[in-house]
Amino acid sequence: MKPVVTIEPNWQLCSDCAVRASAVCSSLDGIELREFEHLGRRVHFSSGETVFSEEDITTSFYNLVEGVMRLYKLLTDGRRQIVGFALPGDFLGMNVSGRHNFSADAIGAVTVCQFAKAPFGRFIEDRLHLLRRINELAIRELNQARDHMVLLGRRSADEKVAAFLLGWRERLVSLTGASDTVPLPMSRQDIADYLGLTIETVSRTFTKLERHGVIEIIHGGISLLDPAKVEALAAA
Amino acid sequence: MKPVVTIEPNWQLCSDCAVRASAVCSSLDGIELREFEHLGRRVHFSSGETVFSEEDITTSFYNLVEGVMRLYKLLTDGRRQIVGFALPGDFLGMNVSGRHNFSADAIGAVTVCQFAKAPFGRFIEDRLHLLRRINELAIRELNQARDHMVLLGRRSADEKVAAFLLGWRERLVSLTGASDTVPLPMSRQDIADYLGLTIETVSRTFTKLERHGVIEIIHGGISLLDPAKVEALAAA
DNA sequence: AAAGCCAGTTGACCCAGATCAATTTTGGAG
DNA sequence: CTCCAAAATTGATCTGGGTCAACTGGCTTT
Repeated sequence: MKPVVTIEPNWQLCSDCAVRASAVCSSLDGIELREFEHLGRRVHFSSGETVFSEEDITTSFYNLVEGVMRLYKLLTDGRRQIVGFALPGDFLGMNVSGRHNFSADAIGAVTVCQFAKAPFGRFIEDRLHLLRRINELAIRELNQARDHMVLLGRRSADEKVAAFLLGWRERLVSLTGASDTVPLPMSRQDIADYLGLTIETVSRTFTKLERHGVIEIIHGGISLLDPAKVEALAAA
Repeated sequence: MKPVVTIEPNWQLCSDCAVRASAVCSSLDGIELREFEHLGRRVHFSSGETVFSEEDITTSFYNLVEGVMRLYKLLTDGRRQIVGFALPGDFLGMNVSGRHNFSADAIGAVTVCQFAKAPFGRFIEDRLHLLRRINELAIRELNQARDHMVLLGRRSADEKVAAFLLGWRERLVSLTGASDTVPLPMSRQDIADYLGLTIETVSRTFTKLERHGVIEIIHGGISLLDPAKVEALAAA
């Protein structure tokens, strides 16, 4: 997959940014935002392109502005675990070792706001509120990661799939509003690698749920016909 | 398990603290440390006691000073996932919701340095270096959490056990020095709940490794007879 | 030292989900 | 539209690890 990276003229303004309110930048005031604008540059990636890879030296941080990304780790023999899906507003790339600790690629077209590591580090340096915001995002992610450990270690295939649908729907609420129609831009393989299952099991589980009238498999997603039933299956 | 909490007279000094160099407090200078001393109070817990529970309103943060703790989440039907083991120097209790997102109890006798949430929050308020340190710890933990997701979702029982032994040994290096003798203060059930296995599978796997001359099961732990073999089994 | 009690081990059997193997459906490209 | 390739579904079979059950070996208690 060749990286066809388009760099736009940097006329994009933070104040017009779609993720202004939810992203790291929500902690910045008007004056700071001006300065911040010059730090980031908008970069586009097309479907399937890799934004950064595990073990790469970290040269940039990324703020996802548009689209969906899969974050994953690979074992040497090719087994893959997707550790999360990123949505607009998510901040990616923070680490303590100087190297990325997972890979990230675009699911469909993606726009990110890219920050070179050093200037971003300098900008953050004495801005307590921005650091606090980043810390808050890290803690929130840590919490999600722990929830996902429970899913991976202690839930059945049915529970995993049901929990995934609900969790994904929930994450979309703040972006597209609440709805029983859940778009699934990622492939079945992606879902399988996120849930610690095989593609066949994911497919069979969807089909089973549909046969039971709990969901309907639609183009590019699923529709929750009986959300209460799905919640019961997820067995929180 | 009734909480027999002993509160010592607060003559304990941070400067004498065993975890002074590795814990959050490593970011504090001499003057700050004096003030910090008055914020925390040493509390002891005996084996099996719960320090805090998931969903409890967070009133305190904890710095583990001595002993080992298990951090876990429960499903309503009693299934348990241990999301981590805490060792001296680990900082526990940070969250964004105001409630703990996992439970923590003592494995063997434990000493913690307990900080009331509000004063600690005030102390942190304008101390960039302390916040940075906390952020660093959170990011490090997030990284660990992601590694553990790979283990839970994509590794076989043998790989899980081998990776656990190596990972645990590695964590002990900074505390007790490098050694092929790995103490395991936690029960087989704890190990199983950490690895997403049953107690029987953990036991069988240990026995198998011993039969193959890779490890030796000793009282209170295991000994790595062939560390290279264990590493090969872990299949990084 | 006997009794009781857990934690751990071991064995026999089973099943959820993996694997292997075809189809079928979908989405582009020409 | 037709053709092709990738994604998804479905079926048949297998197996790693779970479940159930018995046993063992330390500790504690008396």
